[in-house]
Amino acid sequence: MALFLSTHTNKVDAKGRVSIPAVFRSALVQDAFQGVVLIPSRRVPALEGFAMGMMQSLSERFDRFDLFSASDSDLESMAFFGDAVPLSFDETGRVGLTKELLAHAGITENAVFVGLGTKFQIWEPKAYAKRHQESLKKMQGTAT
Amino acid sequence: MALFLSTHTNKVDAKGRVSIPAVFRSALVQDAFQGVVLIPSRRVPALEGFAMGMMQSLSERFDRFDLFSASDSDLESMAFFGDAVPLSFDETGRVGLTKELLAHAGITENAVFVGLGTKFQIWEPKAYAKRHQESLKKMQGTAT
DNA sequence: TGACGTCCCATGAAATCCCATGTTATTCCA
DNA sequence: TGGAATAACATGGGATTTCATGGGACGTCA
Repeated sequence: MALFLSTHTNKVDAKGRVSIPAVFRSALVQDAFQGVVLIPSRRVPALEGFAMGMMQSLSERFDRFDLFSASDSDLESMAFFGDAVPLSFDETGRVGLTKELLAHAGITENAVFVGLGTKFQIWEPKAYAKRHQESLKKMQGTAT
Repeated sequence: MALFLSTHTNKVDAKGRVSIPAVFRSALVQDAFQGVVLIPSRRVPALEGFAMGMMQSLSERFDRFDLFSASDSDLESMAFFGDAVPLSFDETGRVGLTKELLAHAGITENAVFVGLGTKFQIWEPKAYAKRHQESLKKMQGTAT
């Protein structure tokens, strides 16, 4: 599977539309669904992007615990599947971010796409800059 | 199979009618039956929605169990299939919830549809908010 | 006949599609 | 290797369609 690498900044227009970087797009489209799944991160004010195929394999794992057992699988899948938003690309490769997604990440005019290997994140530029500084500090002294 | 993802809130009118979110609708209509199967959840005050095709595969799963175990599966399946309510869409994609269904979930004016992968749930808004909080708590520290 | 459920039509808001354009990256040829 | 031609990409705005929702008409069952 193709990886999400490097960082891109794109504009968010008045309608909430934003271009998914072309290199990410080609990594996202593995199956029938021409789009991306975005989930508000529970740890940071950012969005996380996955391919639909990733969601399906997760779903299969959940289904192996059957639907009738007294497990908490419902509780777990609610935060994951319930908060996930599937967004299809338009002809030019854009998606329309919902108000909830925009609000969660504090995004207004610009959005930073950060590749993280098998997934990627979307940040508000200032929040990302701050976060990036912190992570550089942590890495000080480490070999590249 | 298409997954049920994300969360939608729709109104329930005086007649008990409610629009099934269009994205769920398209995931529901795989076979001949133009509708959805709703079942009162036995563990929470909510309704669970399945595609008719899913009911069939569940039924097969029950049958296989019966061959090997003299368990309570008859009782379980009776409670499950016996309480299931198949509802067809009208021309605009709505279904009419029965009084029993409304009462079980405590739904009056609004209904929250929550995607859980292969199924979805319908909640009364306040009850959902509470449940959602629990779910987030449970997932604390998990990735994403 | 009265309550209830189903069918049909109307409407406003919101999401999606479609076309146009500037800018950047890439190719191709001399 | 320069430099022009071409393609890919991001972006803007308008037009169109979809979707959710409300209300009325009709039929039916008790």
